[in-house]
Amino acid sequence: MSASKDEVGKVVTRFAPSPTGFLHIGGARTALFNWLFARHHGGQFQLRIEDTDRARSTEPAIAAILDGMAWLNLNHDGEIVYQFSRAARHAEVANQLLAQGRAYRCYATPAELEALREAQRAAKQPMRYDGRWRDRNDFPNDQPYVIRLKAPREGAVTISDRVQGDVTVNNAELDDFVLLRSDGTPTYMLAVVVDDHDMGVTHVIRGDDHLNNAFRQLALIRALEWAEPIYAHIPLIHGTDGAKLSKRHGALGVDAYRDELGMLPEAVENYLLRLGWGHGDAETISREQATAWFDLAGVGRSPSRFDLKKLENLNGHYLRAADDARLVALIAPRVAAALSRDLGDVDTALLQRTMPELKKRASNLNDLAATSLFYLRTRPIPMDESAAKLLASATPGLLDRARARFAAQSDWTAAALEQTARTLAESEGLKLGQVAQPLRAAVTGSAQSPGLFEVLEVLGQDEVLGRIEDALQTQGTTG
RNA sequence: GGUCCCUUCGUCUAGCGGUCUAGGACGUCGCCCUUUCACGGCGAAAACACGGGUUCGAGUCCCGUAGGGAUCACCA
Repeated sequence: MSASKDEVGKVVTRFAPSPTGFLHIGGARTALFNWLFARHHGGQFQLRIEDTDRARSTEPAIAAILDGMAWLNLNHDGEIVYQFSRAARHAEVANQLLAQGRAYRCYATPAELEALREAQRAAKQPMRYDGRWRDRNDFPNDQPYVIRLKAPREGAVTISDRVQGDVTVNNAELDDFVLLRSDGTPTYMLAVVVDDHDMGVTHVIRGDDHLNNAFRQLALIRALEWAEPIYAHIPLIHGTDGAKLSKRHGALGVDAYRDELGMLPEAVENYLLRLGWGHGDAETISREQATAWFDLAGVGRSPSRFDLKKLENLNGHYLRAADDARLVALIAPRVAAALSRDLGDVDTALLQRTMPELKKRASNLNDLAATSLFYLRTRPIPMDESAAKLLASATPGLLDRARARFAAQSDWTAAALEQTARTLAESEGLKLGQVAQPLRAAVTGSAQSPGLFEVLEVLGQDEVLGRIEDALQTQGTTG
């Protein structure tokens, strides 16, 4: 133990996903915590792809994980370690243990073991391997076998988990788990321990679904007489209903948060950070602050539920803070799709001028894109029901007189336009709203929009006059 | 079923024996701002799972109950 409890030596953390699907939100948080912890201590954050399950591991899944981490800007140090490529080393370690008598060959067949488990289940006994080959020497040379760890049967192991506290399990609860399969490939338990050791991992921060595994891994580490890492098992994220996050409960890949929900990576990061971790009353936390503040002691011990509303709120916050040009680049493809135009035909210069007003009222990129559409549409723009109603109930002739005044307008700025509208309202004996709403309907096709005069300014005189003209036509035909 | 873990407003959380008539945030509701919608501001309702202890004193420590979760493969 170090002199001070805050004293942490060289730190190496790692994120070790198995590439059997997308990078889900829970995995992203695990990666984030590992990244933050490493950066906080000026250490290393490594990435290991656990692809030993050849049947389930896929290239697209690896790509999705890397893509998700890149999006969240979780850069790793050093080369990516592909676990499968280290199979020979894993086997070497297993055989070393075998030679040392700390592991043994087990010739029990899968069917035999299944029968054993079935019997235990029926007898309501704990289901564990019974050690039937632990002390035998009569090996049938031509039969396949697995190598199992000769785990201690007496005593107990306690893990001083940095999140869960001291957790103790009796060795009697653990069995002699398999290290090397009959085909010579390593099990997860072996591979993790060997790789973490070889990679110099000092802190194992992962989901608490691995807490039980930690006891077995520790038994293996001790058999190997290797240094023990510090463990931190963080609680899992649950769905809104409290059940484990599954595909049916919104367990989307981070790509879905980006593409389908229109989230910004910094919002997702901030949300994930606050899910299960807190620092006083701090809510919106920059990466710099998070790096300075992050500690394992701040991680809670109970599972937390995923709340999309809060994520959206945070996203709105970061949207408002985001650079306009960046937002334009993000929504342009969505706008092009909605308008059935080529990306090159989207007026990004115009789009950029709409951002200051629009980003104040959006909580995701989809909304941002959707609300920008009316600016870009070609005349005549569609009217929704409430807009049509506003036009129909407007003071007769008002729009036409407004058009005339705007046509004569020389200073086309929001402030000057507002003055014009106020003057018009006064001469009509109307409140500003009674003038502004019909105008809004005519110009935006909707009863809701950003500040009318900002809209007029952005649209420009010609377009505004044209749109009012179109509305007058509509009024003429329907009324 | 065995083992392990967890339990503060609907949700995320602050709280690390007295400063808690329990704080913040999201959400909800109300008011203000206002040309609409937002943004912003102000305010309200809203929680220590239950029962025993320990203690002068418990949201904070211990035990039990209930509820929730994790895990028990030649998957990872």
